[in-house]
Amino acid sequence: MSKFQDLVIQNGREIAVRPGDHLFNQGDSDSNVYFVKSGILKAYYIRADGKEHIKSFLPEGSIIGSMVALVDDDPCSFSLVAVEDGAVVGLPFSRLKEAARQDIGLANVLIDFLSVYGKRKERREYELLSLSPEERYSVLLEGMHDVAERVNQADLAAYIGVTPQALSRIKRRIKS
Amino acid sequence: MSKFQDLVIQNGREIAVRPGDHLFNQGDSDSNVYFVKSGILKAYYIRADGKEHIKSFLPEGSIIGSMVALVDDDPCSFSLVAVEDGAVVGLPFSRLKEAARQDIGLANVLIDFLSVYGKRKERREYELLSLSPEERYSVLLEGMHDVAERVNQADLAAYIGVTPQALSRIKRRIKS
DNA sequence: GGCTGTAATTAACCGAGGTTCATTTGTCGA
DNA sequence: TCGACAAATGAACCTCGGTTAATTACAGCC
Repeated sequence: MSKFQDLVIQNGREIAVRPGDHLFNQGDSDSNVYFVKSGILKAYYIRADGKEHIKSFLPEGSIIGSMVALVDDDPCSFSLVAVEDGAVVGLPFSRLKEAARQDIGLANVLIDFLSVYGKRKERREYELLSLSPEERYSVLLEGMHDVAERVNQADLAAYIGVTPQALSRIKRRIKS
Repeated sequence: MSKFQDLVIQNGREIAVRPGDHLFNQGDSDSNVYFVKSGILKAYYIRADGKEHIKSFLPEGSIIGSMVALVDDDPCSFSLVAVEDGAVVGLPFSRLKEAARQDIGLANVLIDFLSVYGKRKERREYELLSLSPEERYSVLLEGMHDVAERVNQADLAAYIGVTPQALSRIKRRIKS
């Protein structure tokens, strides 16, 4: 458990969520960071044509927030919704950042958080750029096997970047 | 010009580069951050099958480093090479991070750097996940028109995530 | 058990990008 | 100006994912 997570848990506000409950929607102003105590969240974009693409699944233990909203108070670039019953803890990031200007300990906690975030995005970028949908599915199974079993096919497909039909074909190909 | 850039420029070591010169290779241990004074760098992966995929182009004014190397001293996950004559300034990140533990001003400079990095990766993730190759090409033309003109088609294609032939077809489609 | 609605799979067809190879264009130095 | 090499484009064929629609599997409920 990182210091940043401790900090969020101890100072944040706990929220119970049910499947379909949104923490925020694309376009909202919400500069909270959220820690997932239980359940799974998904972060997703809605494109102009209505298609949904999933940025990431956030199982228990994850930390999430819209970076552009956290950093610049811009509207959130994606939506955050629960896919299972669970509990999350929310904490306003702006206050954190303010406090960090004075508090060296807090500042270093923030640095750790941002570093981990950057690493996660770097890996995701690699997967999207260098792996085929089929390979991305395999990576997902290896790295987040539990998530893969708790999330429906449509969402898995939207995470990998294909349609549910294509995912179905991929699974058949892999089996044989 | 951000404080972080100033800091790198003033404390770093300047390096002249020619096209093809590598700052580091995939797998190297190199925890330097680099500021691009002039020229263009490209950051790229080599996949198992030998294919090259380009993470990002770094024109003058950019800051770059392998996040996993900076944060954990892991081997770099990509290679960094110059595509034009130019000059870059390198600075060991680990020393920065050490110093930031004591220096609140430095810590906040780091926070700004990591925030900007996170935002950049978030946008790139969106582009890769939600845009077609053709749309990604359009976005590239709008956002980095100068880069598009200074880089060859093969590299542009590798950035968009298609073959040079496919990029050629895309250009033809767009023109008509 | 039978009904109903949703999730998951399957099928058939289409189109975009990959692959391979050929051709054209462009650049640079002799 | 010419020749040589690399870059860019073009053509032919193939594969895989998208699209649309139908079918199957499954869970909750009467």
